[in-house]
Amino acid sequence: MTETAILTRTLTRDLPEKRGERVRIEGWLHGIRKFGAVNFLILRDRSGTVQVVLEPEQLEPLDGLQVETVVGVEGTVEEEPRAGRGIEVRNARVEVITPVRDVLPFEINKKVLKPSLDVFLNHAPVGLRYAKKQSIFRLYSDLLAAFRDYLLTRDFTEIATPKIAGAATEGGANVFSFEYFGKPAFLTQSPQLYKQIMVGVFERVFEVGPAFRAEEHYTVRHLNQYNSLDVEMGFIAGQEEVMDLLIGLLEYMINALAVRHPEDVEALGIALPRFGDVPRITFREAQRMILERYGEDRSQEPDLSPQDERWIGEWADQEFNTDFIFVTHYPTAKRAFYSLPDPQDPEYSLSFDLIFRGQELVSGSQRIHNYEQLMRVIESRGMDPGQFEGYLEAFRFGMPPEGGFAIGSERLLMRLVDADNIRETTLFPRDVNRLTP
RNA sequence: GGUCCCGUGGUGUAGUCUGGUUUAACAUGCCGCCCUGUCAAGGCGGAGAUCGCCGGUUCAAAUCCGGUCGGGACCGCCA
Repeated sequence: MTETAILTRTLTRDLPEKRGERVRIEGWLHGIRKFGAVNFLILRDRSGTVQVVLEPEQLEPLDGLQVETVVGVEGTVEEEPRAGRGIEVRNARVEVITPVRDVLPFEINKKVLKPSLDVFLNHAPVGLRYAKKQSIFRLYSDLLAAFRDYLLTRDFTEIATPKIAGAATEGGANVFSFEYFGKPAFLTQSPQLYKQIMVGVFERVFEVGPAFRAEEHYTVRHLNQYNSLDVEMGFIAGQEEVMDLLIGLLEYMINALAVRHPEDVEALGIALPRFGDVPRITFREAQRMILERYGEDRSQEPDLSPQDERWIGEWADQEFNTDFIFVTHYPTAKRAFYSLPDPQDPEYSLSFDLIFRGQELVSGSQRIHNYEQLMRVIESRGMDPGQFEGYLEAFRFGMPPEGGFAIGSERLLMRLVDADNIRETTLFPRDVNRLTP
């Protein structure tokens, strides 16, 4: 055995370049197969796994220990066609760094993950170590990084706005309230008002941050805390410009996955979405299409139902060969107060939703930027202007025509990996019944 | 908030409709033994579940009924 003085750690992914060399690897005991005279240990680190061949006496440090024990291994990298990756580590010596004596609540080193979603989430701290779960959340990191890249290179400024507020921002009752030094306070349901204020400072801003909704929704696509990808931009010619930016942004984000972690895209069997020329239809046109194609009369409905969205998605898929479709011009009364009514037809607003594979993914609009118009709308909706002082001040002192949108990041990931439930693409989901872990 | 489904060893399921040879089965995991090339290893053996909980019907309940707690799906609402 040739022994070097001190070996620094090598990641398993770099081992093929170290053939014939003595190396030290560190990671988790992913699995072990004992044959008596020859034994195989699978070591996992952040970059992957590798097989280590152990003599019987080298198993002793692992007596009584379970998988997920943290180990250090010193050995020689050898070419070996019989090993999965063509190499393995031999003449190895094992050192236990952190012993594990408890048995895992479920197996995380098999091809398929067996536990139900509920059981998985109860044990997410170890369940997330499962390879495909790692893949999902590595890709999530790529989405966020690409979101930032794209916007920063287009002169947007990243902002971080407060999540504690003294007023229930957008007028809804669906906010979490709590006591803040003896005063009532709320968790913000979106950064909407702050990002608009910041258009008055930087013209173009974006934020990645949590949004809180106190809705008791029991669905596969809602969370009570989700990570919102917010964008807001000033000096726009119209909402079309905002929609163009959104499509360019999403294309960039999704392409980034295949560039940064193609192996994860492959492991998850992700079908990268088709963009094509993303169709744009108005809310009323969508309802007419549903009547003609699916025979359901929705003309009296002020909003789209989940079934409507599935139909619209199917129509876009079959008629336009795309996974995306914009629905624009929603009834003004159904949108938030800051949405700009269409000057040609104020019953409808310059607003849009982007439907991705039959599910609402993004909501946006051109905003009211005129102070007097904003005041009239707030008063006509019975809202108290006193609750919006800071917001209104920004408009009182000059705001350009502006618009923006918010992407539900967990939903984007959910549809990308074709998960049945948004909780599968959220690390530690918060829903009506789940507050831990 | 409304409607509908489901709770069986650590995990995933079968058994429930049609109550009784069920000592509650199978797979995986765990423990022990065997095996020099596994890679979802294999073979043999073992431990592990009073069938979510409470009550009722019955000679007899995992199985039927009621309640309760937990989970899931759809709708409403949204991202």
